[in-house]
Amino acid sequence: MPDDPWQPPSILLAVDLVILTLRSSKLHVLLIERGIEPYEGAQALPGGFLNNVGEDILAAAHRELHEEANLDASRLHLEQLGAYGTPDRDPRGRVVSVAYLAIAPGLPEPEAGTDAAGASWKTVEDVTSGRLRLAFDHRRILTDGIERARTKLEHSSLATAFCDEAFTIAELQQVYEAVWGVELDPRNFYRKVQAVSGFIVAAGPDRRTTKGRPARLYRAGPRTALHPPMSRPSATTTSEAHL
Amino acid sequence: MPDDPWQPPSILLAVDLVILTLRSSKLHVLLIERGIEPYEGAQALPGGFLNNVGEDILAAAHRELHEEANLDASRLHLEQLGAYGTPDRDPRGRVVSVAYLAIAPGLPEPEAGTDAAGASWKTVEDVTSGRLRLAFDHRRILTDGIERARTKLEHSSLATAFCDEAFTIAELQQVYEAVWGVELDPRNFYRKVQAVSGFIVAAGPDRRTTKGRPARLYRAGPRTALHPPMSRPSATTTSEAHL
DNA sequence: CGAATAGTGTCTATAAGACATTATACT
DNA sequence: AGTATAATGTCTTATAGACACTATTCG
Repeated sequence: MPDDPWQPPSILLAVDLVILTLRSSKLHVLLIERGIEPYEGAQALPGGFLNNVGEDILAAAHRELHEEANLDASRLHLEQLGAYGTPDRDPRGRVVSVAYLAIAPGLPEPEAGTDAAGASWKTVEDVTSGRLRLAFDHRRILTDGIERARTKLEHSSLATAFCDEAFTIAELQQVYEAVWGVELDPRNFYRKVQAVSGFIVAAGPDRRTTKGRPARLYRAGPRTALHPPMSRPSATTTSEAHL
Repeated sequence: MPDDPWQPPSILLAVDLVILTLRSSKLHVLLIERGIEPYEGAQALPGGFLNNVGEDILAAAHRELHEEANLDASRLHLEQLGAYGTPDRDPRGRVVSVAYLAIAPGLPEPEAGTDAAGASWKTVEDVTSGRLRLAFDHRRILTDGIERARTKLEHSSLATAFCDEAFTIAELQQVYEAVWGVELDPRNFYRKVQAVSGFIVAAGPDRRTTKGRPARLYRAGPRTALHPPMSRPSATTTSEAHL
């Protein structure tokens, strides 16, 4: 622990946010267009420096979430991804950034913040495919955030954070399919979800109108850790060829 | 991202290390006795401030690992746990600490470093039971580290990092039992481990001498992610009573 | 009715856990 | 021999995935 008497040169501390949401069944991330150097004009994750020396990091993340995306804490998941502090990651000097993962249900178009030229939802696929380049090490941070979201979907009730308060099982399935990037069997999914006690609970005798038979509505249940976990098909199911 | 023109007051950056090892089939953590204020005389995780403004965080973790525990990078697992930055966590001022989890095979007694009054292996149980109190928020960091190690044992080949280069299946089982805090059936464990391709590979026709029948020796295989995962018995196996 | 979506049932391969049995060393 | 530990086999139950079927709305 911190014992050395000498004081190191100042290191700047910032937060970066990976804000994921679902729009028309596709996974999107909130990106801002940088209005100032460095990387002016490039796409980047929302974030910023700590307000003052006494501000809590998580509080700063919440503040940025509000400032840059106008999102409140209700019906929202916020979790630390980790610290990113490679010495050369920011040309302005030594900046260590603590990244947070935020999950939200479908949201409207965002408005650009103060020193941002624009703010918009981009499909995650745009970034991972390389069509869209991000400033700093934000591509790496985003990748880590997506991977975290994927594994959390297996072991926690995080998926419900993508949905509105009341949702159908089919909607919940779309969350899993979008984040995992796979197709699931609706019937097995139905069975599986209901087998996990406390994951979802029926929301009154309500139903919803569309084309076919009305679907039952559910809400997020009290359980946050899923037992048994939702198993991800790709490379997570059975053992591989023995070599 | 960092855009604001003003420079915040200096925040100190440190690293803390959760160094876990196995000694006589019990999980131990390396603790130092603090030689200076604050928390003088109390037990704490090893760690320290970054050397200079240009030092990489992971490099600092490696440096501390060498300085405080005389451990090299070979046969060692090092992984970031996260950033701990509550404003009041250090009475000296604003200190943000990036914690790392280090896993090592059985090691001899450590020697005290420069500004430490002592260094020793303590059983994890001593801390979790409350018999031993840690400085700062180190109890929380340790708890997070243990939990991380537990889940990583399920999904990765981390357990082999607790063993020497060559090990028997029984030894590997002891790792799981110690970290998870459960008892496992040797026969089922044997089957399970061998079913995961690439987890362990036979290490020559070697054998080892003790009392009974000699055991085959294995080394860590090329596979780092385990498919299927090693299932943890407690509360992770089957579904629960349906409310 | 027919189309469309929701929900239930059944079968099979595979994995997990309990536990018996055989194998190979030592004294 | 006897003891101790290693390795293998068998059986039962539960879970995962494929897929057929019934149910309920609308036009």
